[in-house]
Amino acid sequence: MKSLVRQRKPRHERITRINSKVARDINRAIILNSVRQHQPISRTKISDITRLNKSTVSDIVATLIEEQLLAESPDLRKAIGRNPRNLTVRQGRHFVGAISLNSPTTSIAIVDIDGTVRARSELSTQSDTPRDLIGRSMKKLMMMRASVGTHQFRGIGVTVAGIVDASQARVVYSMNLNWEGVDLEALVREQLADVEIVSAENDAKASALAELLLGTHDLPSNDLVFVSFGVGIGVGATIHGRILNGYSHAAGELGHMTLVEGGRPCVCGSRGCWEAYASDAAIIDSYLSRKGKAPGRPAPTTIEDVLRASNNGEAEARETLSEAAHYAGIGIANLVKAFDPEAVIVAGTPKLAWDIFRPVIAQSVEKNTRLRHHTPAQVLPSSLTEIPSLLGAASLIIGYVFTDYRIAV
Amino acid sequence: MKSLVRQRKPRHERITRINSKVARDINRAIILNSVRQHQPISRTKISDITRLNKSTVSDIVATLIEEQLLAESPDLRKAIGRNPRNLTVRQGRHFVGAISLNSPTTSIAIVDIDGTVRARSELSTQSDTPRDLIGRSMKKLMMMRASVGTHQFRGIGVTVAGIVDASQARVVYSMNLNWEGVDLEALVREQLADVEIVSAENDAKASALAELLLGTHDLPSNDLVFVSFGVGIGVGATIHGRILNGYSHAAGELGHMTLVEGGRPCVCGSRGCWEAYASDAAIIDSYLSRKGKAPGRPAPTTIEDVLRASNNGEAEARETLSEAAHYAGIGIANLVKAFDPEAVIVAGTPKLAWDIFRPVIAQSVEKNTRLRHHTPAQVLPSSLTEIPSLLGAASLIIGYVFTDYRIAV
DNA sequence: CGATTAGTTGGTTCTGTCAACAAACTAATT
DNA sequence: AATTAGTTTGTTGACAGAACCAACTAATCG
Repeated sequence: MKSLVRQRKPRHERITRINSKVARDINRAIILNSVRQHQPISRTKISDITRLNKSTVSDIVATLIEEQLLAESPDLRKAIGRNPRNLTVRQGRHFVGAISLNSPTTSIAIVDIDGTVRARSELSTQSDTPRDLIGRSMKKLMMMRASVGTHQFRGIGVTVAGIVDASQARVVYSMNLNWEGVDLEALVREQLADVEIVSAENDAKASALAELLLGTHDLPSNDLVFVSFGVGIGVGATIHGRILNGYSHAAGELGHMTLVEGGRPCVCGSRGCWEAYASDAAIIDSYLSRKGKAPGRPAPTTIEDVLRASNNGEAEARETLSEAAHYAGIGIANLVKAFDPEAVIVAGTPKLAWDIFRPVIAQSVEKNTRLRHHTPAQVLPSSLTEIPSLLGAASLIIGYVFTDYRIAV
Repeated sequence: MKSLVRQRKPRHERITRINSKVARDINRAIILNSVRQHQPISRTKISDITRLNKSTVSDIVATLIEEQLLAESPDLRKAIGRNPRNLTVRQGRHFVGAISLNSPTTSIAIVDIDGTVRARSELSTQSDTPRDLIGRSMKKLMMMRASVGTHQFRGIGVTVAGIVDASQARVVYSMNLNWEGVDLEALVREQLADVEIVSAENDAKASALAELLLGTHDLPSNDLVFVSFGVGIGVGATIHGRILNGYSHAAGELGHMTLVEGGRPCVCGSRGCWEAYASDAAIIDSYLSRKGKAPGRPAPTTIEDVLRASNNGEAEARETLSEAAHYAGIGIANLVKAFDPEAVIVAGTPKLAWDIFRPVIAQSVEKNTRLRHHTPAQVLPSSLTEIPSLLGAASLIIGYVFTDYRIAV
C-alpha cells in the first residue's frame, strides 16, 4: 500500500530551486571566486569573465567591500583610458580556525581567509576522548586568537584521518583516533557556541580542496586527485572543484584497493592492498627485511630513518623506496583510470624522496594510459607549504565562504 | 506556426552566472524532473517538494503543457478536498533517435521522451568508415521515423565503445571501431541538419545515465557505477545524477586497472589488468585452457557457448565463470572504494549468469568494505530491458531535455 | 432523505519585491 | 579627442505571498 506520508528526503537529494536570493548568492560566489583566482582584477574584467553586467558586478562588489571580503586599490599602470580600480581578497579581517586531528599530533592554526597562516600550534594527542581532545584544541585556538588579536572566527574547520560525514560534521569512524560516531559540530560548539560554520572532513579530501584553493599549481579544470602517503594511504578527489564525497562518505578510501590479488597480507585482513606495498608501514617492514633486522630492535625504525639512509646513499634504503615507488605508481595509474583527473597531487613520503618516486610514478602512469591517445595526467608533489590536512581544515571554511551554494536536481 | 520546441542556447555554451532566464530554466528543469521521478503528481505536491511557490509551479507547468512535455489528467481518488490534477510526462509527442555504434552490430531505436522504445532496428557493421556507418544508421533511423509517424526528433544520441568527448560529440578514440578523432555531430548533421541536439558519449557512461533515468532500481542518491562486461570491461559513474567525465573524457576507463601486479599478460601490453581476468575474452580463454582445447578449433568458441555449457551443468564452464566472478568481485570492490556509490549496476555476462556471479561479487564487496562501518554498496543487475548502450544513447537526449543546465564557477 | 454548511485541499490571480540588464551617463586617464 | 572604467537610471522578468476561487467530503439539520 502506498503511504500518504511523504518521507523526509535525505540531505543529498535536497532540491535547491532558484529564487532571487539564491541567484544573488550564486553570482556573489562567482564574483568572489573570480577575484580569488585572478586577483588583482578590475570590475570590468570581472564583468568580461563572468558575463555579468557591469552594473551588477559593481553592485555586488560594493556589498563584498562592505563585508570586508574584498579590498580596493588603485592600479598604477600607464595605459590609455581610465585606470581600473583593482580588487583583491582582503586580508586581516576574516579568520578561520583550523584543526587537524591526528595521533600522535594534532595541529592547530589560525588562517586568514586568503590562506595565510597567522598562528600555528600543536598538541600531543594521547588517547583522549573526543570531548577532551576537541576541548583542548579549542582552548588552544582561543588562546592563539587572543595573541593574534582577532575577534571572531568565520568558521572552524576540522579534519580527521577517517570517514567523516561532512554534511553533519560527524566522524563516522576513525581507526587512527579509535573514534566512532562523534558529532564534531556539537563538541566544537560546546566550546564556542556562536561560530558561524563548523565543518569537518576527511583529511585527504580536505587536502585536495586545499591544493585547489591554496596551492600554487595551475589546474584550470579543478579536477584533481590528492594522494597522501603516510602510515596509511588516503585519497581525495575533487570534481569540478568540489570534493567527491560518496554515498556513504567513503569515496577515495583506496588504501585497501587490491593491487596484487593474493599478495601480501594486509592489516585489514585482506591481501594485496595498496597500503601493504606503498604506505610508510610497508616501507619500514620492507626495509627491515632487506636489512635482515627484526622490527623494534634495538630501536624502532621510523620512516625518517629510511629516508635518511636513502639520502646517505644506502643501497637497501634506495631499493626499498624504489619498490614502494613502483607500487605507488601502479596505484596512482589506477586512480588516473578511475577519475581521469588533470593532475594527481602526491604528499607524504614520496614528496620527501621525490627524486626516487617521481620518475617511477610518472613512467607507470604514462605506460598505463598509453592507449588513451592523449597526454597523461600530471603527477605533481603537493605545493602546500604546511601540513596539507591542516590547510585542508582551513579550506573547508574558506571554500564555504567563497562558494556557498549548491544546485542539485 | 509556433514550434513546440523551445529555442535553446547552443549546446556547448557554458552557463556561468544566473540571470532571470537561467533561473527560469533551472526551475523548469527541477519541476520537469520532479514530475519524471514522482509521476503522477499534482502541482501542489511539486510545490511541496521543490519549495517553489504554488504560483510559480502553476506558471511553469503551464508552459510545459504548452510545449507538450507534460500531460494533465484528473485524479479519481476519493479524499476530502478538491481532487488534484495529475501531471505526467506526455507520451507520443517528443521522440529521440538513439544509435549505439558497435562492431559487429550497430543498434538503432526511436525512443519516446518517457523512455518507451517505439521502434527498433539493427545494422551489421562491417569495417565502415565513420561517414558510411553514420550515414547508413541515419538513413535507417529516418525510415523508421516514417513508419512510426513522428515528424521530428528532439535530438539524436549516439554511444560508442571508446573515449568520447561529450562536450563536442566527438569520438576521441575507439579501439572497437578503429576510429580516431571523429566529429559525430558533423556526420549526423550531414544527414539531418536541423536536429536540435546531437549528443555522443561513451557507452558505459551513457548506460549509467540510462539506468538512472529509465531503470527501475530505486536509487535516490543518483550516485551509481555501471559496469558493462563484454569483450572488454567498461565503467561509467554518475555523481549526483551527472556522468563523471574526467579531464580527458576518460574517467572510468578501468578495464585495464591493475588487479594482479605481474599477472596475466593483457592485450594492452601491461599485466594483470581486470580485462585479462573478467572480460568475455578472458572467460573464453580460460574455458578453453580448462578444456585443453586450442582456440578456434573446430569452431570459434563464443561466450554463449560457455554460458550454455554452464546452464547444462558442465563443471569446467561453471568453474570458469566462478573464477571470472571472483575477479569481477575484486574489481567491483575497488570501484566501490573509489567512487563509494549507492549501487553498482552490472550488465553483460554476469547478468546472464547472475546466479553464479551475484554471491561471489556480493561477498567480495562486503569483505572488502567491512572496515567501513556501514552497509556496503548494493550490487544489482541492470534493470534495463534493452541493450543498455542503446537506451544510454536515448538517455543523453532525454537527460538533456529534462535537466539542461550547468552551474560552474 | 435531500439540502445546507463547514472544512479541507488544489490551484489561480494579483501585487510587491528583488535582481539582472541595457543604455546613457560620468570619471579619469593618455 | 579618444579611450577605458565605472555609475546611474529605468526596464524587465521571475519568484513569493496572500487572498481568492474551485472542487470536493463530511457533518448536520429540517
